[in-house]
Amino acid sequence: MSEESSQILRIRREKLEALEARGIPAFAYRFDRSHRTDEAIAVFDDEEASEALTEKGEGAEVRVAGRILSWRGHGKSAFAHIEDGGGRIQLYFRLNVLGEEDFAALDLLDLGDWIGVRGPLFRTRTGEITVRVEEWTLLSKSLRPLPFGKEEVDEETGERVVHSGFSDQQTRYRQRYADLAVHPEIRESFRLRSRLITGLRRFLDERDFLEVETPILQPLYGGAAARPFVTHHNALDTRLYLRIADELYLKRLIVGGFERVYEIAKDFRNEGIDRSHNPEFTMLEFYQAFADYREMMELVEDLIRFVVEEVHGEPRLTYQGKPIDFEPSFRRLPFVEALNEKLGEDVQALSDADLLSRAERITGDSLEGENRGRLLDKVFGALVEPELIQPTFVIDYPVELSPLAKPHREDPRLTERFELFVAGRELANAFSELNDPIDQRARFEAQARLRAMGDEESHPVDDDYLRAMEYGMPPTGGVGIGVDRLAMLVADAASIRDVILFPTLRPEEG
RNA sequence: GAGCCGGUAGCUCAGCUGGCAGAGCAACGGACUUUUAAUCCGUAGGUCGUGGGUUCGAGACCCACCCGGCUCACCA
Repeated sequence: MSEESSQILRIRREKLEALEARGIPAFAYRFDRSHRTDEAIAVFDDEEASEALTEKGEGAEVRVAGRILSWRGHGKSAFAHIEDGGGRIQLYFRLNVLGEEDFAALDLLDLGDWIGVRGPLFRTRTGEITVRVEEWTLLSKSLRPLPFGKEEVDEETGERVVHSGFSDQQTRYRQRYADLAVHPEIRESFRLRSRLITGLRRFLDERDFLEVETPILQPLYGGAAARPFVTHHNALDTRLYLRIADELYLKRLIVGGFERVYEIAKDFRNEGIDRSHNPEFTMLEFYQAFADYREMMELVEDLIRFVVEEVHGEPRLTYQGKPIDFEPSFRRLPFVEALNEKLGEDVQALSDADLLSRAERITGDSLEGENRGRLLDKVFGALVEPELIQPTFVIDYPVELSPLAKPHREDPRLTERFELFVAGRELANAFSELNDPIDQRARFEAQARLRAMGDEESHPVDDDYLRAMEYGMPPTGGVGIGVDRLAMLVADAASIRDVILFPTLRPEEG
């Protein structure tokens, strides 16, 4: 059915015309509100408690405004609920209070309209605090019906039950405005996310980290293994990449003399989309001069504990039915030891061919042509990661996997690196940052060879970054934390799309 | 990329072995001055994802395609 012929849309337009014909503006400029709905309810509760109500049981006169959620007409009276940023409140309209003309014009209102009302508060026979409307003003006419479900409160559990709600996930993501408008709990999820990010900033600010902004448009991308988005600057006539990580610019700032820096910002990776990956996502990275990865591990423990407690009031939460405890210290699990234990032999002693055949057997994939590091990582991902439900630092990764990490001071085959896993998912990645420009160049060149062999995710050589290293970077610990994944934990969201307001979707037709 | 499931009214869904496209909510008209999933009476509303095919007849069966969800793979 075309939009033009939809009777549902046509009827609302006709009501708009009818309002205009009566001289009622459909789109107001402002409303002089005296209370949010929750404030109005608190005012009445106080008055009732201090016996300050009139003999008719009325409290203060309030002016409240909100979107009409429900309407129950009774001939010469009507009940409605409106909702604002503070919650909901019931309105009561009466013919003999409003007069014929004003009462009749209520017929031109719809669910979804924004109205403001003035009148005293009272408590209905059923006990609900309500505004006895003496005057109402249309603030904005809704010309398209919102997909409200019908709600009831379960007598036994006291829980809100929604009937025939808005549940098509694709439409909810596409029309997030409608999803938010009809689902208070979705608004609450995003409030949690905001509190989480505020908490991250507070923790770092209190420890003298400086918040900085580095380029999103970069002539060369790096700092992670991923395919980038490519764009073009017209005036410079040059290719630019959207960053895949903040890392290399933040470490340039450590070279410049800032001892502690952090950035919370979007990164972009031109890869698949699934429950834990969105092409643009929010990353926190922070770097601290004179620290190694061990010190950063302790800082990450404190940080995670702090923000979980900020959001939930305690350092524990339940994620998808699984209780998770963020009280330090988190378990430390060496990468190679974990693999050796699972496989019952020393993976580093295996020949390339043996490693390949074991990896293919374990993962069930054809892995011909993958390098040693990737093979180890695949096996680790298949055997160990899914079991890491409670917060666990996986430490000391093979050097092939970590081109930007310092070699392990006790075993040159490893690097001083950790990843934090929670609920079987990678949440953070960190290392003692490689500050030896000669070693760094050799690592880049090794990556370039992988690239020449067709590995599109290997790290490109960044000569400017090497120049910065040559000037001298102090020993530095660096951490990256996937903010969306942390938000998934605190909001108990199964999909990253549930913590991103406007997730990336295929464009709509037409 | 593979497998499974799905796309029918504004929303949520039903539609059997192929036989006049349905329900609830929302909407519209009417009754109702303390209701709250308000209630009661009545009305209207459809490119059944798209395109082919089979058939006297397709929402249903067959083929292709589009879109989505889930699982797996990919994403160190």
